[in-house]
Amino acid sequence: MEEYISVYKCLCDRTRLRILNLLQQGPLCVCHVQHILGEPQPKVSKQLNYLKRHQMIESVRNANWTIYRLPEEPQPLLEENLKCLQDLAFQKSIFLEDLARLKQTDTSAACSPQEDEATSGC
Amino acid sequence: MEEYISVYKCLCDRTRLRILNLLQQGPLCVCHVQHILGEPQPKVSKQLNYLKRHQMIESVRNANWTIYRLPEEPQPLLEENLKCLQDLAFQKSIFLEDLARLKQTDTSAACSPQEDEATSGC
DNA sequence: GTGTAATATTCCGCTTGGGGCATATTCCTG
DNA sequence: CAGGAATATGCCCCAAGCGGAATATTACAC
Repeated sequence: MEEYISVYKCLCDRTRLRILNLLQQGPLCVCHVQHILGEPQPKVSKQLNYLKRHQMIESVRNANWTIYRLPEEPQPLLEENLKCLQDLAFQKSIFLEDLARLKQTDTSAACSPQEDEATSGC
Repeated sequence: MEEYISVYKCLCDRTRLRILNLLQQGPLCVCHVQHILGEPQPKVSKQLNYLKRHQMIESVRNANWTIYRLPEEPQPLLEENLKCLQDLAFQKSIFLEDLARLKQTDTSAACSPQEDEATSGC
């Protein structure tokens, strides 16, 4: 039960919703999220940490960067709601704008833990 | 956006989840909810009011009783999540226990606004 | 009117959480 | 080692929200 409440607590903040929307497209490091959302770094970092603390997302340290991502098998209730948000909310300009900025962002740099990090990033 | 956040805020409390679970079965007055949940009256009343303030449920005054119910067309996101909870959470004993107590409760008394209230209730 | 059941509200103490800001930590480079 | 980039954390203030207890309100019966 508290498990579900935890999911809903993660979903009831604007910044966290925007972050989850982005992470559905793939892993991201903090500075990319920060850049796309246009929010201060501590704010982004704290909300990412909040999501991780509640086990909605995972993180991997890659050199200077911390890459956050949705786990391979997300919380079922979380997954269901991310789907819902795609259906219901993707008309919402804020989500679309974030995704547009995401596309303009070169995420191949540091945000793929398995890749060669020779090409610098952020 | 804030519309969705509102839904999630309503869903991230144990008492409210239990209440919504019950109201899916039909309208209920405060004292029935109170009895089924085994929670103090002010607590139940406040959470019902919270849900109403956020437009997740409606209320009708029927003589001495206030009957709360889900609207005919609930918030789509709310509806989706209530479905999810049926699928995912109805194994959770607390929900099942509540429903069992609901079945043992005579809700025909005051909790049907359109009915004859000659037969007393609660 | 009084009394009573059902419900709503107020007050208080406590915890959670969000944001801004400054600072600390981590990791790499040279 | 020093320096710098990326990230994390701590502190502060403030608002929201939960619970318990007492009290207020509403509506009906008599």
